[in-house]
Amino acid sequence: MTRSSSSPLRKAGAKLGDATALKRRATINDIARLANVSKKTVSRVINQSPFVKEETRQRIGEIMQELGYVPDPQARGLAFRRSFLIGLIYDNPNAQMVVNMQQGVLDGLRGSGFELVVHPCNRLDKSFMQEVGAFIDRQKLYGVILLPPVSENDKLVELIEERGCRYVRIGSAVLDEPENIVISNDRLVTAEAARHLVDLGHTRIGFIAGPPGFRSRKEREAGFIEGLRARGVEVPAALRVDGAYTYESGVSAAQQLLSQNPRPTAIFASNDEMAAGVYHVARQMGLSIPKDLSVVGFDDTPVSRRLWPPLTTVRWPILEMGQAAAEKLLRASNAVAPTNGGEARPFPAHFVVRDSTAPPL
Amino acid sequence: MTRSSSSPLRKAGAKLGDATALKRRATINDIARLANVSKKTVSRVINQSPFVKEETRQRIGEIMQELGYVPDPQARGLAFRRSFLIGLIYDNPNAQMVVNMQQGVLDGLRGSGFELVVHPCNRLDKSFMQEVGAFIDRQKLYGVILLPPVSENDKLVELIEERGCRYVRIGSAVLDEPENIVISNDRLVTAEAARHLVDLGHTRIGFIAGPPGFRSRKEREAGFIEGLRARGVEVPAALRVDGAYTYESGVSAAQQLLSQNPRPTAIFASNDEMAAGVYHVARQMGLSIPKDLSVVGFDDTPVSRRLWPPLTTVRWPILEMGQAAAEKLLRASNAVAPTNGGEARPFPAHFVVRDSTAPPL
DNA sequence: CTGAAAGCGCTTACAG
DNA sequence: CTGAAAGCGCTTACAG
Repeated sequence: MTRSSSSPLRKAGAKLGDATALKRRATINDIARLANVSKKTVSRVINQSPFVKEETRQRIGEIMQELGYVPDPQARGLAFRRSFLIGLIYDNPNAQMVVNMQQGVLDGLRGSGFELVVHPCNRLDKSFMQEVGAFIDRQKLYGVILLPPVSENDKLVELIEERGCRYVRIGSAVLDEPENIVISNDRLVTAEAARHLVDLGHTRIGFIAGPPGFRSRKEREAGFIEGLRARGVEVPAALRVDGAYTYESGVSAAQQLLSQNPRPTAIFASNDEMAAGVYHVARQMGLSIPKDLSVVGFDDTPVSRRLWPPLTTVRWPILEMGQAAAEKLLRASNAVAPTNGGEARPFPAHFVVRDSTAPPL
Repeated sequence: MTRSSSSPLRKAGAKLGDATALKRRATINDIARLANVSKKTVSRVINQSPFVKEETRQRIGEIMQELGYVPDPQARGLAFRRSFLIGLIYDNPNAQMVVNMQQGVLDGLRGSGFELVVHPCNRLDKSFMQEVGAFIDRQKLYGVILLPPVSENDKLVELIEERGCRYVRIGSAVLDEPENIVISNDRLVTAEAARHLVDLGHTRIGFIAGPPGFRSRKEREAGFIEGLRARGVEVPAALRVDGAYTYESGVSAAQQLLSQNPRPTAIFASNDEMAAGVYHVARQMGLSIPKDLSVVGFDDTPVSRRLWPPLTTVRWPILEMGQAAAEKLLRASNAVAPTNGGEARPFPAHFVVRDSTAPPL
């Protein structure tokens, strides 16, 4: 509790040499005074303006360093009419995926001076759009990162753009300009998973889709069908069931699939949570995985290794995608060196074979 | 993209009746002008000062409503020298617990105008304290919420207080003033779990502790020992193993415990992740749960129901605790009605019996 | 109960 | 390449 009164501080500030003894945080005025320049010039250094003599920049930089000066984001924000906050907007049924993504985004933001404000929302709520808009306005967000399925909502994106807010969408397919999207190759890798099952000898294969409205549902379904077709296998309508990317929905989908006669000998679930539901039902029915039933998931969330036997699944490079999204957002801000900004090369997901798949009996 | 030039806006603003047609966000000046008062009076209304005539307050309130006026948090923050941001500071090995807590905190913050900035950190890093301090200073945080084990670091809390930053600690024991802590009754409920095992007939019981340095480790260990003693059972040192609250640490602890002869017939793991590790080892050794081995976890994270058989565990009221922490933080801010602010009544954790416990063979 | 002045720490628009 | 003035949208300290 070393809160001194302000007058001694003023005095300390007045004696230039003592400025490092300031008890309060240094401001742009302190730096300007010590460097014998106007605050505007200091401002130019802060904002990396090219119109500052190199020597002046040097001198100012050193003084900043010495005082540990960091510009006040709040004051900058007020003057810029834009904050230094990034919003993470999501409505995702899979908690693990949200944390991982969040972690990746934070990695990408580290050291940039931007902070991450988390904003879960309910995309089915009738005031959803308005609520997100109010959030952006109120905080004058610098930018937002949209997780699927919210990232697939074109109307929402329109509303974000109208507000002059930058954004990056994370998704399973190219649904925007390269600088605004980070994608994975769901389709390709799901096809690989499908071929894996056929190559093991499966032909009666169940498919649990993601919920309608998710682009990833579409991509994974298309990839899966493609992969099977490449091996001459079809999935009859009876073996295609909708899920909701939740454990519970995996349970009921599996019940539907496994009650059929003849039973499928393998099931592909469009994410790990639903695959966990399949495990549950298999156990209840006394089916052994992978002897009686092969199971493949998608995401490689931690649960995939907690299950027994460990789940064959697809590893989404979630951390990397989150990080890339953050970097894309910052690219325009000078906060980060502009590397390969404009690309939208998909991040490769990898098929991970573990112990839940084997030849059918 | 309806960005008009500024002069027409000015004109619209000048004609009082047209003010609702403002294309930019309304400011305190707009409200003051329309209400025929000074901005200071509007400010008093915003800050709920009692020194405003009721009629004046009414009139100003209506105008605010009509224009959809929301004070700019950035400008308020600059003037207040304190932002309207809450930091969530954590270094927790359990992702699921972090998300849940985050969700609870956001529930508690909803509608308050405060936003949540997430800040994972590494408590073992040598610049950890300094880094957190810089974060608080830079963002002039209104307050922070500390998750275990970071919440148990008294030196960190001291540093936070020095900065005039409010805080709430979430923990397993009373380690601060009631207004600064939200706790659960780990000790009591762990004792209950212990008695449950003895009552089933177990006497050779393994215990996997949390990592040294976590207060919850201590509480759960003490509770467990107490519970067993209440039934006249002791845990020999050989059956007490340290874990790290991670799946991997659960695996190695279980290997250590289950390789002993005679084997324990039951294992209590101090969290679900480690219990999942126990399941893994049991499977590998061909032990059936609960026939050959009873297992109890702690946390009731989603994985506890994904495991087979579903895990007997302790449900931590994480959402509720997160929400309570947020409300405690806001209480001093007038943003929320002051209910039972000063208490530190522990949030009751509940023992949940599922299918991983049974009498020993 | 209300207001005029100054200030929070920065940037923009303009001038040189 | 540099600076003086005005302003971002709010609050504090003071006065009445």
